[in-house]
Amino acid sequence: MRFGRRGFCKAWQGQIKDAGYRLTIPRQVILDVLANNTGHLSAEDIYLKVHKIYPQIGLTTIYRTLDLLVSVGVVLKSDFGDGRARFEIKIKDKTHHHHLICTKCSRVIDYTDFIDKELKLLAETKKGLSEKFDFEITGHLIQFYGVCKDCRS
Amino acid sequence: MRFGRRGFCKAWQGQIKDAGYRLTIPRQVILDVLANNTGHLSAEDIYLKVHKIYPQIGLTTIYRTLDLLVSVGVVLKSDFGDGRARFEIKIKDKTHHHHLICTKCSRVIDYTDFIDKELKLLAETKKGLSEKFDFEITGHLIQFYGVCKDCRS
DNA sequence: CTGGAAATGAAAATCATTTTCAATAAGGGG
DNA sequence: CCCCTTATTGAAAATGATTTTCATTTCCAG
Repeated sequence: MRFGRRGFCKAWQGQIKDAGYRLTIPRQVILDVLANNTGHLSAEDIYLKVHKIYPQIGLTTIYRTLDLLVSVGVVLKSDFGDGRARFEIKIKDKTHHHHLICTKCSRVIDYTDFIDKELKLLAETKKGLSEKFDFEITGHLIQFYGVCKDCRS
Repeated sequence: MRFGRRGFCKAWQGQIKDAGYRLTIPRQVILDVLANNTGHLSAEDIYLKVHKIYPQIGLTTIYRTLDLLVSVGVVLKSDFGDGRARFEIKIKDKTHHHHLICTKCSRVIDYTDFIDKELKLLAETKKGLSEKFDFEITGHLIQFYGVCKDCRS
């Protein structure tokens, strides 16, 4: 088992243990795969990659572990509208970003441009909405959809 | 069959015919149900309501008709993250709005507050993103998630 | 080392949505 | 106003992602 981003892995493993969960082989391998594939992976993508390293893995464990990692805050789960969830590990220091999604090929681009303005507006809106509607706002979603260069040619 | 919002219905029916589709009974009933229930209905919600008026309806027809209405631009389809799509009819003159979603009870509030600022920012961002990434941007999504008053008490 | 709780994996279940296909209905042309 | 072609419908089966069940295995605290 080759661990990339070893420094981060330690921290992530700590988060799992701190939350009272056991640090099992499947969890380590899944974490390793996520750490070394910064794209937006589906559960099946992750299954296939983990399977190469640890063939006895079950798809069920992938789903269960991803849930766990999301609940612990190590992984971000996104829905790009193509009927399957996508997962990406939260890398410390990586700027908060939003997604630009190609509706033809499902390619996803992380963008951080304009993020400051977006976040400022979101903060204001969040405040206004929670006061007006008496909501405890816990999150937001901003995504842009379109057709990428390749899919137009 | 009782048609509310009759004036609108005519226009909507026109959009269906203009697009080259037949104006069938099931389509009229579904349109009627959507016109008289301005909430955010799931396919099953719509099925149950249509069924009361037109019991021979099939769920398949609900799905197919909703697809059609979305493609013609009469209906807006949304995903609030609870595993089922929601549909609302587009009412002329109704201001563009975004959604505030309770993650406990799935209640959805349409809000128009701050919408102008949001839309202004979205327009700028859209321009910037499409230039930078060579994307033809066709849509966006903004949603806020939280816990409503009732679900907190 | 070892016992008991937590985690795993295979298989079956779920659930929204889609597909298939034979039967039915809309509406333009005669 | 009727007929014919073609779009539309509905029942049932299929799909595909995710979840549940349950017997087995693994972790790790004592």
